[in-house]
Amino acid sequence: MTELKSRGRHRSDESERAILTATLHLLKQQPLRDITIEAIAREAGVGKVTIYRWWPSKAYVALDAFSKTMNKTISVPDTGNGENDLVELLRLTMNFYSSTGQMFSEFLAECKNDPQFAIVFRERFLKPRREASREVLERAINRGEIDSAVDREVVLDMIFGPMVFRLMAGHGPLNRKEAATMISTLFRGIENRSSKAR
Amino acid sequence: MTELKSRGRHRSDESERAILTATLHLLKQQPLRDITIEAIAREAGVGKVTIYRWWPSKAYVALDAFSKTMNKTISVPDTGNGENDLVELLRLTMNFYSSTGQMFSEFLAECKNDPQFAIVFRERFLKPRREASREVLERAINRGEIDSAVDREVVLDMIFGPMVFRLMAGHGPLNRKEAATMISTLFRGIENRSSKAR
Amino acid sequence: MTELKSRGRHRSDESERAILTATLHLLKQQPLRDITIEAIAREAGVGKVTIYRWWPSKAYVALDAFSKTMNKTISVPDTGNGENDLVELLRLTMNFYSSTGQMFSEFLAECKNDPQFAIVFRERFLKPRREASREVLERAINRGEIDSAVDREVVLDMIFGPMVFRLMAGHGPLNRKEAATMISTLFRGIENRSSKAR
Amino acid sequence: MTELKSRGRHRSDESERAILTATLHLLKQQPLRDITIEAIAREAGVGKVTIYRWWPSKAYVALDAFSKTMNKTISVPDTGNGENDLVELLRLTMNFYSSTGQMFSEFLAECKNDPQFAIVFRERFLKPRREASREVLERAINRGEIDSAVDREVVLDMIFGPMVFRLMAGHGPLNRKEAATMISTLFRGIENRSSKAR
DNA sequence: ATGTAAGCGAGACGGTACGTCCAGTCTTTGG
DNA sequence: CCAAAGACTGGACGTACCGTCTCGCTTACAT
Repeated sequence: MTELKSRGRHRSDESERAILTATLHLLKQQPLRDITIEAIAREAGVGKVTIYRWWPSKAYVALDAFSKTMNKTISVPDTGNGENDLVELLRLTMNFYSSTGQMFSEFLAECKNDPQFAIVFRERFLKPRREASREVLERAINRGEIDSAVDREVVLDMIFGPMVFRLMAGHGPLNRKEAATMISTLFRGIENRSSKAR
Repeated sequence: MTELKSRGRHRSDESERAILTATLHLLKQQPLRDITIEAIAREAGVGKVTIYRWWPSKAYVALDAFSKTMNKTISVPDTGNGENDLVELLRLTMNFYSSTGQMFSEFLAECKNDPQFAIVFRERFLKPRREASREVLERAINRGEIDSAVDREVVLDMIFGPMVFRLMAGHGPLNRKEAATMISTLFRGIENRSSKAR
Repeated sequence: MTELKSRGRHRSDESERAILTATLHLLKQQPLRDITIEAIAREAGVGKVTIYRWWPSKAYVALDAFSKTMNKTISVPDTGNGENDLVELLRLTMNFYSSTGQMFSEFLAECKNDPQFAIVFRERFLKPRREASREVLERAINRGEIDSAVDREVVLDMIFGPMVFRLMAGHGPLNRKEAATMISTLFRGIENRSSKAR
Repeated sequence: MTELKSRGRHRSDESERAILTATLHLLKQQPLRDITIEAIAREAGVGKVTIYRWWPSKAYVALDAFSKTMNKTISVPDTGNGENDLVELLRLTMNFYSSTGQMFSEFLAECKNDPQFAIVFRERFLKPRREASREVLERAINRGEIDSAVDREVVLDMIFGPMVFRLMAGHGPLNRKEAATMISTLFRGIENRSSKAR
């Protein structure tokens, strides 16, 4: 019944905290790609082996470090109007990803290099945010504002996909106005209905 | 009128070709991240300096190498129906990016690490494809199939953004059916119009 | 009182031995100038960094490697006759330096390029041999064979200087007969005493 | 009999001068070992090939450059007293070699690496100075100051050898006083004659 | 006078080594 | 038994020169 503690020294919470803090600190100064395990260990005052023991690669460390920040920033708008909610949600997400610099893009890039990381990233990072967004969507559907026949997954990607694209390629702006245009376009569609009336 | 040739030995076309070929060959075996300048030089039978002389980083080499392939694959559908054209365009693009593995994602990631590369990438890689897509869009607008008031840039990103997102995060499928759903959703919009009729 | 052992892994004796052995091996085949740190590392099966960590330049490595050989070859003649002793000492030294090829000359050249190395070289290489020679000299002085008023340092350089000069410029032979002539000339002097007697 | 002039453009005196001047200039700042053909070409505003065409290695260039300086500095003392002459000659030589920094030592070192250079160096550099010294020596012999039976070559090396040794290893001073002691020791010898009288 | 042969500067080329950095592993001391 | 410290092999980095090889251009002899 008593949880048997293993012999010897146990995992040091202090070290873990130091590593994540150091990683966050370094991420503020340079892209993940330019950060090295050695630099993290040095900054954290920790042996390299301690990092290798608990994380498979620096991307996982960065994800852990980033998660600590992120969880505090999740917020789901609920104004009673679906379109408003989605615009607001998109705007908040834009702000968050833009402010955290290239982190999001770098995680996405890492997904392609390390399929195992991709799984963890989707589960730990994308899924919670997607669930929150799905909730907003579902609310609007239930209120009858959105066609209940829509493919939820596709719609979610049509909400965030354009933002992701611009975030990464940097070929277009990301602001409140663009967010509104995107959501509005998504609601109304691009079909020329007036011509059909003819 | 006569182009003044610089003094000294001129750039070796043979070396350039060998470098790009070697790079393409390596890219088929491993992600850009794991390719080294030394490996390219070795494979191409070329001095490292020759690479450094003409390209700022391996990302530029890869982009040049990739461009040679890509230009042969551009194709703009024109079936007479805008929606069909866009579905086909999206499907072709999906195929192309999926088949070239992680290249596209890696270029996007590099954009965040090297803003100078981002400019080149957009100009040389994205722009031509975007122009082709814009053409398809414009044709549909002229035919009266699409509302002429739409924000072209936003629409283009709503066509390709969801694909980009899925391509990178790998959280959803990319196939003909999904392409059709996406374009259909974009045309019709998600708004519940029947409820409004009430 | 107890020597405090530093933390972490200690210097690998095995690597050190491998490096010095490899260096000696290479020195038998080519002049120090043509030897590279990379070649030593390769031959020793050792990382370059391990060499850089413990030696400032390849000259120091070579000196260490050479010292191992040299110490076994020191031998101080003591026949009871000072002139014989010095001839023998000079002959032995000639043989040793000639057989070790250009090593000695290369160390001397390095002294001019790296003053820090010069200090080490004099301390570790020249001093022990000079002390041994000085001993031979002192014995002869005590036996009354050599004028006790002579400048020991100058005499030592007059014993070995001519050999060093020929060794380096190669303009004259270095053998037993020459050694005898040099020492004899040093003992008798070149002054024409018969003429003074007139 | 008539020297046949070759066709085509002739060797450029201007380039040769520029190369030697540049080399001298560089030699004042750093040891020969650290000077590169490229640096000489750059400094002289000359193509590398022009250097390779006329000199086998940078040592030859340096020797040529140095010779231009040296020839102006040869001077043979003739005071009527052999010992004085030799002291003065030794002192002048010390000054000259000390002032030209490590050049002399570097040439000596190069002799060991390049036997062909050794021949040229002895012929062009050492021989003229040795002839001049031999002349001084011969004069003193003819005047009856020096024993005519001495081995001229050995004596010449006993005059300059100690200086060469100290010059290279830097283990002792080189000044007027030391020069006098060396020559005096050479004249008188080190044998304890008073003890022999007993 | 004119062709042609060499020399020239510039500078790109394939290489080799530099000295540094990091990856990932291994070894030692110490809590 | 784990953590830090830190040395280890291995390999790529980006740079500097090597000696060679075109280039376009400039002499200057030989025809």
